[in-house]
Amino acid sequence: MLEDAFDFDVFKNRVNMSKENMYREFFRENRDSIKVKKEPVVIRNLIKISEATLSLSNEKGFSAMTMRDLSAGAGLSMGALYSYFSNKDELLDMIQQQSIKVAVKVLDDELAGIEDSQLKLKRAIYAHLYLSEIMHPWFYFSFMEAKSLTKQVQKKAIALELFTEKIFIDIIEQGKRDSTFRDVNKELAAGAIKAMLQDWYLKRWKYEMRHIPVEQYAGFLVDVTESYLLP
Amino acid sequence: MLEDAFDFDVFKNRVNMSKENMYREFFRENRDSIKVKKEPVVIRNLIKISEATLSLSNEKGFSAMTMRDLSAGAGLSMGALYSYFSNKDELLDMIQQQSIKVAVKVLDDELAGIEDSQLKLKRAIYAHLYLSEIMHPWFYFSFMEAKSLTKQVQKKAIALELFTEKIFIDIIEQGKRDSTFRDVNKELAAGAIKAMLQDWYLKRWKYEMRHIPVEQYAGFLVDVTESYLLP
DNA sequence: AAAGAAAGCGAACGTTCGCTCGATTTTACT
DNA sequence: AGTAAAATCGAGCGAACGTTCGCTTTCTTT
Repeated sequence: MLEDAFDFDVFKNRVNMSKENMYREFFRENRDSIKVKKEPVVIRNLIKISEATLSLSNEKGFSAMTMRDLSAGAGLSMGALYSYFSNKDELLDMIQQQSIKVAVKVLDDELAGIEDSQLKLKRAIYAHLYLSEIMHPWFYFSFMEAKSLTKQVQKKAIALELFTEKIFIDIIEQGKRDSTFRDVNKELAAGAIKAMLQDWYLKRWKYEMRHIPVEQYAGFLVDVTESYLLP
Repeated sequence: MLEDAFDFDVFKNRVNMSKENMYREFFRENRDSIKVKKEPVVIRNLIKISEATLSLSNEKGFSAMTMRDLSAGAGLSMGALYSYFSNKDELLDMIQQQSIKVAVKVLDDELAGIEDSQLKLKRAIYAHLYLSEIMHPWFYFSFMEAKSLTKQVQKKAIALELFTEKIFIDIIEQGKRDSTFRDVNKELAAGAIKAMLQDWYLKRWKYEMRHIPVEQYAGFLVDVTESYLLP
């Protein structure tokens, strides 16, 4: 099992199961506001709608995407679309919320029960990076459209940013206590790690252009952070 | 002079002069497409239009900003606005182009004639960070609206990203040659530095919340990069 | 102070947007 | 095969959009 910890394909299989659950859970929690009743139909169409929305708005921006674009992209009529959400803003929030749940769950699961600070840091970096690789459209969308979210969902997005940063702050603090790491400003260090992690999904075009696989970038980030944190 | 090299206020004065030139140059290069003839009038209104556009679209996105919003924000009528650009897309490109010229000029000037690799790296980090602090609205706008630009201006934006990264790639290479730095992957290292620099203007709210001044963040980045690059 | 030029104004135009709803098709069950 | 429920359709609605243009105000020159 331990040799699987940093294997991308193993990780991918685990996350893809969570992605399927994502749509199922979303439907069950919003049965009353979704006008279509049958679960398989809802899930099939939620996938079509989400994928078309991500594709269209990651290309030209959510507010530049029209409902007619989406109708064509998802292969559903205007009327059918509005059976799954009640207006465009609600659609935006819906997509945003999907990724938050998966991200929190996957990261929590991935880091539970690791005691060694240095190993935990490495695991956290790999988990973040692999997750953003698999859920790239969601992560990119969340970042770019954050300002257009409703106030309450915007708060959730900020909470997620601070939550993932907190993971690194805590690891660094623990490492400081057990003398694995040097005495550094933990907020700044955690923020820098997050910045480098985010670069992977914000500038995918650059890393693709240079043929850098995700495992190499992960290894590089571990090197950089360890060279700063280790005594 | 040398003690001024890392002084924010000294830097700010130099750049603000360039900003003024920015509008003047823009007008002189676009005399034919701008319907208003008198330079002082044009510059006064270009400033009003640019600032209102940056403020409005950094808050809710350029394509969500209406021309009526802009008219109110800039204090000019709809008709007057269209004396300075011929359509909304041209306005977008105009704002984008402004910052590119200033950025390239300032960075070139700032790094000319420095020989020592370690000092040059430090200077480059400070210059980038100070520049993004002063031109924050432009940098944030450029990043968030990049996908909405016309193809030709989009190419210029990508060129700027690669140009600023190239600055760091070259410094790292030079440092490797003269044995100041270790033998690292220079593209990845330069990319990581850029990512941390960009975090400063992409997450201003976070650093403001934590009362981190730009000088402290700059010092921190120099520490991180040197601990990775120095032997 | 008058006159001509420059700049600014904002109602109005045609188009496109988000969204609705009665009609139609598909599905599930007898 | 028949039928009722579920799901989908897409033309049509009013509102809002980007853009224009004839008119008014402001500035410059004499």
